[in-house]
Amino acid sequence: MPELPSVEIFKRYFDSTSLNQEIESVEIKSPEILVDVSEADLEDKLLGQVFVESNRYGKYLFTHLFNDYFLILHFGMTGYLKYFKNEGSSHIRLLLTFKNDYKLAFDDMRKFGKVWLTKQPDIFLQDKNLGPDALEIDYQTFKNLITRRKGLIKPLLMNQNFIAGIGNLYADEILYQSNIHPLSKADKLDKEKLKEIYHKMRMVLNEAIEYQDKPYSLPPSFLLPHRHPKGECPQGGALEIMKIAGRTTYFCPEHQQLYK
DNA sequence: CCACATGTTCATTT
DNA sequence: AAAATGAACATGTG
Repeated sequence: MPELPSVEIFKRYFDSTSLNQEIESVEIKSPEILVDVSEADLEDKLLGQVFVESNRYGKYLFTHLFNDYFLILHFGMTGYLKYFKNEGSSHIRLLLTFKNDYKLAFDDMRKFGKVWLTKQPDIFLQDKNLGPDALEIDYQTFKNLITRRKGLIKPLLMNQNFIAGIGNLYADEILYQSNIHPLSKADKLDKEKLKEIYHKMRMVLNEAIEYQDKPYSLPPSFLLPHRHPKGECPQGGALEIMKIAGRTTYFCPEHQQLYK
């Protein structure tokens, strides 16, 4: 699930469950997910601490501890957070127990998720070289960035160094809503189209958050509920499936125009 | 057994 | 330098 809308949901979940509570124990169940921090160090910096706030940037969740460290989470393909007292979840990679006996689990079946610990989140962002967050970027910046690119529009939307937050599913949805064929070239889109993508990008991401990031339960006018091999375009006609940049892509050849 | 899956990174080629 | 491609990572499902 973890594109921008999921991570925004995780952030709200984290804020409503895990702030301002002392961390009583730290269990690292899968050390492979730690990047540039040892198990001992992570435990040492988290124990006895409290989280004071969190921030989302693209697909990353920055949790801020009282001691000025940041625990940074990336959810890979299958990661999520779960707060519970008794019943856990099945693929817990990191488990924190708070003083009230509730636990916060970072669960991630496929282990593509990652965890960092740093005092300098700005340097982390610099190293990652992420583009502006997809919901924060203003139109002028969006236009300036996109008009300097020559590649295909879909891989560009998914390129985190260009804009941070959009993944494979929502890229398909944004292009569908904008009536743009995913093989279109970024530099062939006119000003009108750029404006449309920008606004549809915001609409799709906000709507996805609104719907709790359950892409398949979006209203029927969206592509995602129909994004399966038998699915049909909401406006009629068959959907086409192809690989673009190594990722499965659904689109409607009839309603999405190719700019090349 | 095979193909595929909401992501990122690296190597290779164009 | 940018862009395209394919593979790798780990693990589950159909």
